[in-house]
Amino acid sequence: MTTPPTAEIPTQYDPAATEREWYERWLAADAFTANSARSDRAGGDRDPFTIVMPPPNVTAVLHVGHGLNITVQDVITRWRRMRGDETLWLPGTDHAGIATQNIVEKQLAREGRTRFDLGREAFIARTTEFVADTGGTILEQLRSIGASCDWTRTAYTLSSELSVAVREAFVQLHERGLIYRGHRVIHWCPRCLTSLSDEEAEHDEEAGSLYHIRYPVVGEPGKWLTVATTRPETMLGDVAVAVNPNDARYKSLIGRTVMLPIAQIEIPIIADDYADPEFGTGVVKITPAHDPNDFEVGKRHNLPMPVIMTAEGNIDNVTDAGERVPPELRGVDRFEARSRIVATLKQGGELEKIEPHKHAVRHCYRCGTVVEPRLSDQWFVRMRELAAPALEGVRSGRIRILPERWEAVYVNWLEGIRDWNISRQLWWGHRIPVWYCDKKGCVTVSREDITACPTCGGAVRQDEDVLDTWFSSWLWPFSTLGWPDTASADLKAFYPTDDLVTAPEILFFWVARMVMAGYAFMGDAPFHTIYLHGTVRDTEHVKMSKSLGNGIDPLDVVRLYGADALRYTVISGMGMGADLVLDPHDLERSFAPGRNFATKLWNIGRFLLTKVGDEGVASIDDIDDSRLARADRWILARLNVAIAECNAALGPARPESATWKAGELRSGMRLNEYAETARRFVWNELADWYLESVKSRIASDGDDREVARAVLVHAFDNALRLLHPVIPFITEALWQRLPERQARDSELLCTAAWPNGERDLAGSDEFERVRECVDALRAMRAEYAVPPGRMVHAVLVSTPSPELYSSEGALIGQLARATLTIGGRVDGPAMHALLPDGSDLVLSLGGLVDIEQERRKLSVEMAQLESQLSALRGRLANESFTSRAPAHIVEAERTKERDWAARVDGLRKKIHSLGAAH
RNA sequence: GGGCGAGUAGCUCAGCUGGUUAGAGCGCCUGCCUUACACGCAGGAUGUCGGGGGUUCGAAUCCCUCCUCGCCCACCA
Repeated sequence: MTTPPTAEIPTQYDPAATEREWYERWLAADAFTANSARSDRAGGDRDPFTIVMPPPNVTAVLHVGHGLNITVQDVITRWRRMRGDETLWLPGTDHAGIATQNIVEKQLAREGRTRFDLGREAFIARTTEFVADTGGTILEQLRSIGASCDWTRTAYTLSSELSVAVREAFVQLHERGLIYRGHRVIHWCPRCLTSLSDEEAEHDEEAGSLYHIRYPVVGEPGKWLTVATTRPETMLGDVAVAVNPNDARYKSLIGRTVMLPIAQIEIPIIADDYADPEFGTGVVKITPAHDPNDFEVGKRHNLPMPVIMTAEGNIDNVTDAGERVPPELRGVDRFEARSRIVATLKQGGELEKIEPHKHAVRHCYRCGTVVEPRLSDQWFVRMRELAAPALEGVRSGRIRILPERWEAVYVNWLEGIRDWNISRQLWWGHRIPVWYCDKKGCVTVSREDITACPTCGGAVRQDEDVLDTWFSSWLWPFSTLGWPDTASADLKAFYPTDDLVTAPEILFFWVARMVMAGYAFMGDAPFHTIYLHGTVRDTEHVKMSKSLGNGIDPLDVVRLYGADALRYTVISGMGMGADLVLDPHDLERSFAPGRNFATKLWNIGRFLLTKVGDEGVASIDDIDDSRLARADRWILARLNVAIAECNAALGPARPESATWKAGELRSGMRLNEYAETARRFVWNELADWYLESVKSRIASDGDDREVARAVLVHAFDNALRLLHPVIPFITEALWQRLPERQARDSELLCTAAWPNGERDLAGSDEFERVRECVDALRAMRAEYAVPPGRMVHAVLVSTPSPELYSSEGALIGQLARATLTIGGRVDGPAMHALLPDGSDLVLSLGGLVDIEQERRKLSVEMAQLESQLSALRGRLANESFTSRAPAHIVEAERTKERDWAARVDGLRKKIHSLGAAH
């Protein structure tokens, strides 16, 4: 690769062209492709570093939430790659069973058809085609924000490879007795026509009603039991009413019967602890097929379980219901049925009252429909045994969760874990590998498809259902690496992976289950850091989403300001675990931090490269300390500080030993601090001070110019390395233009080495004197509104370091537009400033100074300082402070006292001299 | 009902285990098109760190309490 002449650096940074060019060159160089042979777990000499990407839904299009998630992963990945790890960031997509099926069903609906019109095979073919056409666009989009994924390993949860893994997992769990067929009440979505897991049925607080309904006691005219229910439409499925056995009000009625209104069926009054005397009337109707609690009661009491609602949510006599549902209600939608039943009861005088009642109603997480508890047969995974090692993994520090507070949530969920319903009545997904033989009712669980019953040879049919999407994604950290082939090179080289970066919303759906699967199938945790980042919200703090129309399209941001601007903005704006607030109506303002910095960086590079020129540059190591200017020592020292702070903010990437120890458990992953540190170094130190101070040296001829060039290039080279993980494109483009030098260790910045600290340099803080002096002069100029073009004259009346100021006088003068004289005195109106090192700076201002104003100002300053000083002295006089506070704190306070006292003294003298001059 | 988090400058937030005079970005004010950058430069203003109490030599930071938001979990019909 050649270094283009610096003369060609465009004045305006063109993100589109630059980003396209460099992304392609990275790909061409295979910079993102991991090599399993180089992992030290596979005999290589590099630490492996692995992140598996949370697979976006295959039908998804990029939104700003992905932008955040992907950028975080990319920053870490690029950082580790530069650190020299064998780095694998594995991308992929999720087939997203319900979500994808819903989309295709909607397409069909527009054509006036349903999936049943097509039939299973044709529907799957159509969905496969749809996914092949439009699916995976999101992965393309990720490239435009710079994602450095290993695209050669792109995975898909419904690929043939992962299908093998899914079947293996199912069969293994079945063999271990952890998968079973259960007959019970589960969550059912009447719109998606499938069962859901507990996690997929989300609670939502709603203002509902509590209906008090009278059930007449049989044989006791005029006597009734009042039942309180929120769901009167299910009453046609009632098989009993229950009272608490200790409830004195109803004790005598236990064993009697009541007449179920509308259905006109006699049902028993039973005693069960489930009935809470405190709630409602203390009488609860028992509807075993339509409520999980009632189901348990029904089992305990051997009650019938009539199903009175269809899959679609219409009231009807479905199973064992006889004629319970009267003709006029058959086929009526459940909510319509509710109002009709309530009306009928009202008419019949059986409705005692309706109370407002706030309660949590479960909704389908995919379509929002109110979920219906429904009795059915489903496959379940027994979770308790799987949860134990996952709990231990976090408790022992094998896995850490950041931010820490989520650990309690994780632990709480696993401790109370319930069995996982994994069967879905869908067509899009991994079909359950279970075959039934009609002849003898044999059930066969098999890794291979079978055509005849292995037990009796009879004809078999496969279970109609598919597996929960999450049943394939919980295997993701190892299924993507070749499992169940335990000899797979990738599996050996890269498992366990390192970081899992995602949003807290899927902690239970996915993260905790991956941990369980990791232990269950691989015998080890799948990663050792779980990093849960915040959510992107609008200015009203509403989560951004396409459906709400408050989203930001990351590609718009990329088009407008470039990927680097997008990346820097989201990283710098996001504290650990904190939400990111952006204004979808003001992209200009929202992304100003990134855009401004990107432009600034480009301009720094443009200026620096133009001034430095194309000739080769000496290595900093070849320059003797004695040749370095104060500014050189300072910027090199600041670079050291920046490197150290970036390292502290980012790392450590992995625990020192097998588990995280107390000291390292919560360190690192503070990406915003990393970004801010790097920015501060580049903008506020390198550009604002070093670049300004080096201008004259670089314009000169001779030896010092070479020193300045070497330091400049070295500092900027390292700055670009520090910034590359968050701003990959601009840094790469500029780095490629740096002049030839020894330190160029790689063809590409993205694979170049992360900076190391520098040698320690003596006197690196002397340049601070220069900065303080310049600051003081600038402040005085501004205060007296000295026109920018006008030179001023300043005198250092007294200073402890005359050599320093005399050798840096020209530089100070240049930066502050002043001529500086060391020693001597100023006659006439003047302004004083006391520098932190005790130097007394006097600015001669001719007629510009208002003596009275100056004296007032100094007096106020002195009064403030004196009151602070007296407070400080009070503290120092306090024996509890001097004896209890740590020695270094006390010492610091003493130094401060001396310092302030001297300043007060200096101010007093100045005020006095002003008076004298007057 | 249980648990968790947040409340710091006009806005969005940093502030790690208590220790100089509480910070950044954006916005605002003043002055500058100083030949890298007006997406910039120089200077500046703005905070009883949600209220109250406590511990401490010292609290934005630890404890208690109250107020206001937000999130998660939950089989009281």
